[in-house]
Formats: sequence, C-alpha cells, structure tokens
Amino acid sequence: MDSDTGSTCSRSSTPDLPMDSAVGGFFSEKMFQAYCGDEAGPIRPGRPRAEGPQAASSKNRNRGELSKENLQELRLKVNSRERKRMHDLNQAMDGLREVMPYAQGPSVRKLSKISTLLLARNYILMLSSSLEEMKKLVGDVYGASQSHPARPVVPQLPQMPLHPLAQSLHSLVGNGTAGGPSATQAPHSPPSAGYLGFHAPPPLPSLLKDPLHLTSSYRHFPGMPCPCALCQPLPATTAASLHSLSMGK
DNA sequence: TAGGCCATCTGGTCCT
DNA sequence: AGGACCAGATGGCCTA
Repeated sequence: MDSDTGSTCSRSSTPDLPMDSAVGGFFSEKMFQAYCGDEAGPIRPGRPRAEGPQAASSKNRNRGELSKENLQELRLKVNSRERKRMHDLNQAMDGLREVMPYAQGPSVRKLSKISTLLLARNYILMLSSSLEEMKKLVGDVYGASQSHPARPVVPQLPQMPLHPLAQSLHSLVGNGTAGGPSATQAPHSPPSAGYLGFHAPPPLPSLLKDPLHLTSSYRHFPGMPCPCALCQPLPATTAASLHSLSMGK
C-alpha cells in the first residue's frame, strides 16, 4: 500500500480493544488517531476519481470555490469521519461476536462480518423458537399440576423431552442441508457464510467444510460442544451464559 | 496464485 | 450547510 496512513491500521481496526475503555464503549477518534499515528490519511494516490455526470452536485459545485488547501482539509475531515464510522461499526460487530455462541480465543479465527450477521440471525431465531417451546412446556407442566393437585409438582427439566426439541432447534440453526465432510478439517476454523446463511444460496462445498459435523442436524464447533441451550443440563438461554460457557471465562 | 476479507477513499444522497 | 449513510473502487493481507 502506498503512503496511506490508513494502511497503518490495516487489519487493526478491530484490534483487541477493551469494549469498556472509551467513552460509550467505543474507540474514540482521538484514540484512533493516536493509534494510527496520524490525524487522517493522505489522499490515496492512484485511485481514479469519479468524474462525469455524477460529479455535478451542489456540494461539488461548492468545492470548486474552495481553495486546494480547504478542499483537502475538508476531504481529510470527511475521510476521518468515515473511518470513525466504520470503526464504530466494527466495534459493534465485535460486540456481536462476543455474544455469539461460537468458540472464541486467540487460536480461533475471527468470524467474518457476513458470518457474524448470519449467525446472529440464526441465533435469534433459535432463541425465539426455544422460548416458545419453553412456554409451551411450562404450560403443559402447569396444566398437569392442575389436574393432579395431590401430587407434588416438580418441573422435571432433566426428564424433559430435550432431544426432539433440541433436534428441531438444531435443524433450525444448522439447516441439515449442509451435508459434507468436515470432521477432518481444521479444528479452529469459523463457520462459513454458506453454512450460516439461513436463506443463503446453495452453499459451496468449500463453505461447508469448516465446522465439525458431529451430528446429523447440527454442527458443533471446537471449544463449544453445543451452542444450543437445550442441550445443556440446565437451560442457559442467555447470551451471557452461553458466552461464558463457550469462552470458559 | 486466485479468491476472500478487509480498510480506506470517494462521491452521491438523505436527513436534521 | 453539515453530517450520516451508502455503495463503488482500489489495494493489501492471508489462506487454500
């Protein structure tokens, strides 16, 4: 990369920053500038400017009246804002990754953005479905207690039909179409977008080989036996508990 | 080496 | 008018 100070921060816009460090939990612009060692990167040379019919907006007309210095100053300011915006977006993405039921750690490659979003969507769907099933089961237990008032009512969670429910949730998350060899793949690779996509296009074989496929309808990931809360002895449906489970923190 | 992923720059558009 | 948001373009890094 040529003389772009932004490149100084290449691959580091989502460093291992403490989420609670900066005001509002985000990496402040000043921090970022200090991190990058520059206020704003110079204009990247060699990039073709968009010229033609689109370049006739009022703002562009105004720019014609600006001096070169002012124009460059404005450009740097806008670039800096855009960088900050993207860094905030990445921070939010990191926050989302942290609560995803997926193995995390230094030896685990970070989920890509698209994978994070798709996994988050599936995770929300799974939790919603789990909540509905739980409501139904609680309703059943309550109804049983009404019909047998003499017997002590113990919500027999361990004896609950976990497996079918878990299976359904697994198929919800794992969409069993993702057949394919995988157990021999790298143990620390994140799930691919193809696998994670709930309505994703037909997954490419290369997109399916990352996660360990240990069951017929769900893929388990290293470091995390099963993200499905219903597979745990005690339901832990909150993201925090799942996070602690997966992180071992 | 090709492809995926990413950061950054940039201009256009929308919103306040 | 200025800022936020968006999408296209570009180039770097990394992995299979």
